[in-house]
Amino acid sequence: MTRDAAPAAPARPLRRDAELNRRRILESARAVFGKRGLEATLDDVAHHAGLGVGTVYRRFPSKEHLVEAMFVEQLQEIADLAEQALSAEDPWDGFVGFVWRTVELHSADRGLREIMLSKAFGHEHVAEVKARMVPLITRLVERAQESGQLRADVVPTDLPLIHQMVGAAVEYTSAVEPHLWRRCLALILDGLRAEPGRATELPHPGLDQAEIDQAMCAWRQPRHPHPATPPTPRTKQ
Amino acid sequence: MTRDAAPAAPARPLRRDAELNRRRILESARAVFGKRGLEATLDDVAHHAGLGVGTVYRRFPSKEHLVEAMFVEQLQEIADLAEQALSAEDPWDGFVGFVWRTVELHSADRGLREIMLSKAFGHEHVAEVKARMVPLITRLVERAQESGQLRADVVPTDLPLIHQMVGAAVEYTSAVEPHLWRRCLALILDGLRAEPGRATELPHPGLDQAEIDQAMCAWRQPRHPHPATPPTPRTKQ
DNA sequence: CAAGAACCGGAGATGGTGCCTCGACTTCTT
DNA sequence: AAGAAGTCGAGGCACCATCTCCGGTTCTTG
Repeated sequence: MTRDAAPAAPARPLRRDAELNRRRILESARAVFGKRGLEATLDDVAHHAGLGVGTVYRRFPSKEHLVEAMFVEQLQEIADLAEQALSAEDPWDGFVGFVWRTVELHSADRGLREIMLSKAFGHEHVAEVKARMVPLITRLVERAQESGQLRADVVPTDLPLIHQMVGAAVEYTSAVEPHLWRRCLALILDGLRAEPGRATELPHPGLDQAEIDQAMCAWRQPRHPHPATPPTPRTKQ
Repeated sequence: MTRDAAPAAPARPLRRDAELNRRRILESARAVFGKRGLEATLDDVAHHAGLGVGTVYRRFPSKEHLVEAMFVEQLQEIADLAEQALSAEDPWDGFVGFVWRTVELHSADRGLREIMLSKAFGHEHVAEVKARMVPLITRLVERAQESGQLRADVVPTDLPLIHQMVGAAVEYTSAVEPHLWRRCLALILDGLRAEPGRATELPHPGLDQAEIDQAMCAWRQPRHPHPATPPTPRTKQ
């Protein structure tokens, strides 16, 4: 799809150093937006890449454009995941596997989660890929229901809701126990079973009081100075 | 600062009009923080009350103090709820009833949710009440487990996590379908049952594609101008 | 090895926000 | 009627993010 509108007229290739920096920017954007979410600043991205802000703006007209450029590819991959899940032997496994893998991606990349669950970022490209996913997910749900394993009153739009809920758990606890989301997701998936064989053992121990306190301290802390994402070490400046 | 330290010496009662305004402020604060969360401005609260900002600051030294004053009472009530739940006949009903009622409160009052789930707002008073709740909730969980109805691998600190997750669903969808959280919570509660009798019918229909799109548009929208909470109509100025 | 096009850096212009103060003015109480 | 108490809201202050500008640097090409 990325046969980008520009009809194969790459105008003029970038100068070698510029091309390198372009890649550094994308790389840093992934790291920074992944950790801090889309609210991170282009200044942050630039600094993380060891570059000046001006350089970033020379390459990407605006933050939106950079975000768009970064995520289209990743969204495609998620759509591919859905397609693969559709051809899983067991419909329930396909469904659960898809949910599990996507949440895993979200847990590792806050920006990706925000792009997926909000229409407030990105442009047409992002919207297109998302549109592609709708029928896939619908089918995934139907298939699991037809096989009698997914409860019948679930609906495809419940999936973003689940992502939203588990994503909230990720944000709440990732500083304390980065894998706790597994516990939350397992719980929800148990609730999705049509005939709950019996509860599967939760895949991660719960928090103790000190840990939950720590999570509560970090949440919604009104702007403290950012810990300053360290610039990628660079042998040569 | 407020002479207060003096034990039972209310210094001097407020002037009649001042006392009235004080109540208006608290009232408006409840409305504004309830709808927009703790990020709302004292200017907003003042405007909603039909008063000047200065008036608010004359009565409450800072936003923090106002928040503290507002919520201590409500937190007490939640702790009371937990106490009552402990004396329910059926331990499972007690547990579920408590969760259900507290989430209901959170869904109606965003500020309350934020106070409950974060240590970043409020002072000692808030912390005290929360401390009171810990053993109650622990007991609530244990009791439901002892009766064999709540799965054994659940832990008291899972409760804030559940609140966090359902709260996220509330924020995501409240503009579209204010009661959708019931669906989400029911799902999770089904996952909490030790021996899932069978899935309870979900108490609220799922969203259709248009509705979820709408929710996605509203979420994380980077600062649009606030719809301006209308001031409470006031017969007499 | 020029020369000049392309690129880089980062201070700062711009436009925005939220918390809270201050002093001229109004209302209540005694 | 006097003065204590209360009110108002513009604006001070401090903060923040996006994006521009231009002197100086680096690459490429003939």
